[in-house]
Amino acid sequence: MNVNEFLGNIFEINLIKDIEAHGKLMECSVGESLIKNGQTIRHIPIIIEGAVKVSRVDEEGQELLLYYVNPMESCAMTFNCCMSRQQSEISVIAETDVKVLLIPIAFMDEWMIKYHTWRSFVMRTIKFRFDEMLHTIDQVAFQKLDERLIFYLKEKSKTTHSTLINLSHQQIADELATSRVVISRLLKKLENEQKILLYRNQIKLLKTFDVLTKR
DNA sequence: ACATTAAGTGATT
DNA sequence: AATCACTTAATGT
Repeated sequence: MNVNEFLGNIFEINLIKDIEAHGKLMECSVGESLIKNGQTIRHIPIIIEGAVKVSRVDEEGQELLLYYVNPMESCAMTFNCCMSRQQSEISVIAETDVKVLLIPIAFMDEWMIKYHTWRSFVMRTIKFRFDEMLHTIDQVAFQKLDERLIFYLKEKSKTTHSTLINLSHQQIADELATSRVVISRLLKKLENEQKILLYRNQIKLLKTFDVLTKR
């Protein structure tokens, strides 16, 4: 895939030239860590292909999934970090094989003023995440774990382009920061409602699953 | 055949 | 919704 024509849809021509001159294209395979917790951020990542998982991790290694970053998006948290030149508060892991465009943060200030397409790109990704985070905060606050799980499975199938999800109950529990038993129970309930099929390390989403949603 | 790991379940808080 | 304790099922060696 041609990176330039990809960027051409959202950025102005001079900005693309600047990106060509200073950006670096990097490829990562599944499971690789792009940003570790506490690491100082030197680049803004823009996803070209694949998807990346952003999560919070506490001292005990307990993780909470924040969001996924899909192609043509960037990571709102890194904008935060680099504006204040802080360390990363999050960890980023390749969810699939990914192609990422890395922009050194030194250009942030300059480009924000110089290119309105850059400015609106940054604003758009921050707004998008902010709205999404509000949504998950709502879910957490009102303890709707079942809804969170359904939402999670949908996101999963969207990013993997498959209705067959290769995850153990334990892995899901870890991402949603709950216990395996709870996930097993909720999944069982969904299976009884004919929304999904359960296998070992696999979950099949049925057509009836699409219907469930309040988003 | 046996050990290991994933998933299911009742009871309790 | 979480935890415990235990069972059952699937998978690897």
